[in-house]
Amino acid sequence: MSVTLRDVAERADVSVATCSRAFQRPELVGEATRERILAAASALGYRPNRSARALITGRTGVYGVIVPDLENPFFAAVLKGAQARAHELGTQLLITDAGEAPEGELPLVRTLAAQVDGIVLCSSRMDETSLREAVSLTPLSLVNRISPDLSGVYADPLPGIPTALRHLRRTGHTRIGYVGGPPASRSDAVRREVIAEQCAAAGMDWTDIGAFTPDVDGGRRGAEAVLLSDVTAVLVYNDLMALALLERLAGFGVDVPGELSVVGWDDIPFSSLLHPGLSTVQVPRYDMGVTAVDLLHDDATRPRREDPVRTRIGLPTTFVPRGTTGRARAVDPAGTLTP
Amino acid sequence: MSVTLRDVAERADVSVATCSRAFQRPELVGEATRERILAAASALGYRPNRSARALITGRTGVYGVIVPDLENPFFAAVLKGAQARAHELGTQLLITDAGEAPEGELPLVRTLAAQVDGIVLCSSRMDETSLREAVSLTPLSLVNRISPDLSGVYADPLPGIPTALRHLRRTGHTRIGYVGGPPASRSDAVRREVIAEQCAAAGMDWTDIGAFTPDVDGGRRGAEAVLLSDVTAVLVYNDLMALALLERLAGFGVDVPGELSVVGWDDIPFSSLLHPGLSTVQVPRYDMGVTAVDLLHDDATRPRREDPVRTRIGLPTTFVPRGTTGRARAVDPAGTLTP
DNA sequence: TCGCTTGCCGGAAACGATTGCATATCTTCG
DNA sequence: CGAAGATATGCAATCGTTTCCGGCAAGCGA
Repeated sequence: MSVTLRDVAERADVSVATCSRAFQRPELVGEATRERILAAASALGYRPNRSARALITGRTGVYGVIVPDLENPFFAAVLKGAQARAHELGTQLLITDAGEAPEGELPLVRTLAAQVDGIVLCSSRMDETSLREAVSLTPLSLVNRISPDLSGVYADPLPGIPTALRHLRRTGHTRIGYVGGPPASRSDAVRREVIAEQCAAAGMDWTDIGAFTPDVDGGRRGAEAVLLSDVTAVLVYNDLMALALLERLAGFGVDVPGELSVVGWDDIPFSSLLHPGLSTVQVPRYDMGVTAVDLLHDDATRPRREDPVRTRIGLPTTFVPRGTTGRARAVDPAGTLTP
Repeated sequence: MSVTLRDVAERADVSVATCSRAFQRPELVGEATRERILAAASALGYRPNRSARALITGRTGVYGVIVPDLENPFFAAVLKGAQARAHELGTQLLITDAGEAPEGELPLVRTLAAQVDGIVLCSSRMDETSLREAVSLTPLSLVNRISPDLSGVYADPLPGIPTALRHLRRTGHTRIGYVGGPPASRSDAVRREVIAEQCAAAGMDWTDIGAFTPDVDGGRRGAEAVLLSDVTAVLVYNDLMALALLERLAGFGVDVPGELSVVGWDDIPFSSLLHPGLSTVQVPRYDMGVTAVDLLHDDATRPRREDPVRTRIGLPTTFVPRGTTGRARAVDPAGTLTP
């Protein structure tokens, strides 16, 4: 059926061993022989059987990626980066959608672990215990999730958030709201800290609008909650929520940015497709994918599994001003009401 | 290291052969033996080594999927469906982004074909000759691409487009434009036919606004072209383009749907996130993914490769009216100008 | 009781590649 | 000139599973 190493060996008139070495350790075979083998291989259109190789080396040349939702454009870009890097490394990606249920993640890891060389885990909602079991099964690389002693890459709120706040401050905003994501999210907590710190330093007030699910529904609810506060600008946990929030606000007839300025987080492609475009903090999604695979590969190809070098990399974010931020309204209509 | 069939065999006090059969052909081993084996396997946490199995059976249990652009939400939903079905079938998906270059697709197929049991090819831009080579390499299932003698699934313009046109007719539109996609696209041609036919039957005029690239840029150019025509409503090749077109139109200060009604195609999630929401023809993306994998699996698991049963399945579309369609403007401002 | 079928099970040969070890040839230096 | 060392190659074991084939025992009819 398909052409095997044996076929190549026969044609080049050498043993299969030498043939194999011509590819694996070229420096071990004579110049002339190597060329004869390579010529034979390409003439025959030889492609190594990955299964056979995997069987003996124990390495499949495939990395697994688990994302919570394939339809979330954030992960799409991460996947693109991951897949580009994987391709460069001569490996493939087994992509899996974990679906809504956080408790499905660990079983998924167990299944995948058996057939891949390592796993990139995106925005995992596993608890620490499960995470620890997961990493005992296979090399692991975390995206958007910080855990002690585990390698991973995340988006640094700096300098994106301070820049955004400075932008708001310069355009007259002093009362900022934060429409948060899931309470369990570590990155949400970190952002709150940065916002608090920066606002204090700049003499601005900030109020916590609440914690919402990081999806369209959460964004809509966020919009309703924002209208109950007296802030003139809001930072939103992610673009998806921000977009939903804008839509809901438009439904209420609220003018953006006239009455309220809105800043998202992620800079998904659709943020610029809106009119006005969504001002947002851009996170290097593509690079996060690249870095995650790099980290994983380093870990997976380390000869001794004894000394795991855990690396956490924070990639910088940038503020992208677009149409949903503008000068703060001069008069606060709600300000005349008593609480 | 890991637990193998041998370990299970020893514990259950049978041969590996019987052990293997207990999983593969349960009816061939005695009831008591089988149960002993199963118990031993689960006690030991046995997981079959896919590489070893693949080596002997020649089947990897993995299907490849090639998409032109992972960031296009259309494909994300297709992937979700595909992956759900693949999971049910006990297989995995190797997802690959073909990137911009159409000429990269064939090499990709060649690479993938060696390590998967079949390939789902989405919106392929390969020419027929390449397609023929591809199908000679591995079982193939086409999404959104019609080719003689190849299995695949596509979105039927019916009844979506006629319904949309009826909707427009009832709201006073008689001059319809079509902002088309790539000229090579077969589905584009089919849609043109359906539009022409339906318009003729309903006494409406339709004009071809032109052929554009199926991306954001194409949508923007489409907007510029639309403003040169005197239509009161346009059908756009896909939602991504429609969204970009709307954004550009908003930039020009054109009121939608006041001055122009817009209908998209696909119903990607963001179409409803806009305000007003995008009226569009919804295509069953998820089901297309499911069906594509079904088709592929049927083909890949057919014992004899002699009689390939090629099946083409058209899934029905539906019109979803939202905010970008409305009553046609009473007076046509451009009508007073001579061409 | 004998021969045959049937049901279960074990032995062993694959599958295609990698790699430790042995072997053969050639250099090189004392 | 001989031995040690370097270089190049082949042999054969091995990875974990599937599956063909043969054997043994039980059951059955004649």
